[in-house]
Amino acid sequence: MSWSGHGRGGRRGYHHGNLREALISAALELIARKGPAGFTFAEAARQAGVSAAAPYRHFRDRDALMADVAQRGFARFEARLAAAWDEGRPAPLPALERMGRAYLGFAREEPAYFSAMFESGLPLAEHKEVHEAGDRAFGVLRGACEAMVAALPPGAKRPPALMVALHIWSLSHGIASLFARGDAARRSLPMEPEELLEAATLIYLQGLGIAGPATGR
Amino acid sequence: MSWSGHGRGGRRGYHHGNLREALISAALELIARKGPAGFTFAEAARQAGVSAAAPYRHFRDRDALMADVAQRGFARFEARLAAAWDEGRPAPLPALERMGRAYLGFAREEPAYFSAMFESGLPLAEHKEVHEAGDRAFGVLRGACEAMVAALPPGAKRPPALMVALHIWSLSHGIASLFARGDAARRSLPMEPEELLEAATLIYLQGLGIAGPATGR
DNA sequence: TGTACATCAGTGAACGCGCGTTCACTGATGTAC
DNA sequence: TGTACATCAGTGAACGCGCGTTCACTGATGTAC
Repeated sequence: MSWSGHGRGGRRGYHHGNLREALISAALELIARKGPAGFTFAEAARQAGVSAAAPYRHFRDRDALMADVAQRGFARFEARLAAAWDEGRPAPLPALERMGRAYLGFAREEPAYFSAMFESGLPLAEHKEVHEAGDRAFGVLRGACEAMVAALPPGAKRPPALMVALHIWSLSHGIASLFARGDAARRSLPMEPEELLEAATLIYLQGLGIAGPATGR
Repeated sequence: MSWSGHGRGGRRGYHHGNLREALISAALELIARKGPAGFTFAEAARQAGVSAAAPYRHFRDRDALMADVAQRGFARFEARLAAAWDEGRPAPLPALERMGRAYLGFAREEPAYFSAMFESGLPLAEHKEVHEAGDRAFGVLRGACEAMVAALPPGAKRPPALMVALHIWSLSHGIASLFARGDAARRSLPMEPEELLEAATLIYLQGLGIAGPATGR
């Protein structure tokens, strides 16, 4: 709503000028407030200050909008993970920790995107763009694990990077969706989710022989 | 639907005789087919072969039914985890592996319960019974970790059992909800989810110094 | 064993509501000349 | 620089639909005597 000085919804005449974006914002706001189920096409239109028929100019139906939100969510997620990883600087381990924090941060700060991505019930098979956007985000984590494995000293035994990436993804995702999510379904925890994840990651890497008992901070 | 030889819905006259149960079955079936959002009070009634007003004799509203389903789900989940753990027989490690498999099996075979429990968006703060049922289920895992830690040789250093339980819960939950779930949102994986979980658990326990490199199978 | 009665789990009609979707339309915008 | 026109993003009225919820009611069941 920052592109113009007009009232609610930001109309600037007969043509909205930015309806597609406004509908996405409205969807995010509704999902954040009422969950993925509590967003309707009609209410998104109302919130954008537009008639109920207008959204059909931009999205085939409700699901198409939801898929668009999920896809954008994955793109933002990917960017955030990549920024946190920062090509493994200054060293793979702390960069990986940073990426774990980014995962939890995303779930906490962007609950609407998070649930559109993971809990909207969109059948992935029918939404290739969403599926692929998700794969690209996972690719960042996978790349990080490959770099980490590649950086091991020559003599060390090398665990399969894909497996490591899947393990860390699952762990992060479990903690994010149980304890770090930014909505009412969050469970309480006697510590920060970030600490829980960091401890688990270190123990796991230690089990792989990658991190020594004294590593980390 | 096994308690009587009548047609669809199993009516046996003016009184249904088992409406409460029939509504819960209908809810499960609808959730399994269309996700937690795609179940309505009205359709559950229709499926039970009863008028739209009848459910109000048994549940205050839609959410009350959903909460009941979630609570039952947690109770079944708890029972299944406890049976798998079997008090740690014959030894904590294989029993823990069994429990991990039970977690994934539940997500796969009872997708409706699973999503009612974890993805229905019920605010836990407003549904104490659900929250407590969830805590009891987690209690099984926690008890298992306590037993496992207690069984360590006297000299070994003992990790905090609660932390271990939270780590294993998160890991199992992440794998279950990403890869093992029994509905259309499942992501594909180049291996069995069970293998992924077992490998992760072993590596993790190794990192804790509990399982040796040669342990497991 | 039979009858009267209380209780309770259902009915079905009615209501208001919001959603999704279609339709012919119209106002705004940009562009060719 | 002005005008004619094509294009496009909106309108608003209309439709059918299913949901949630209330209401006075009625049929079935169990039990006291």
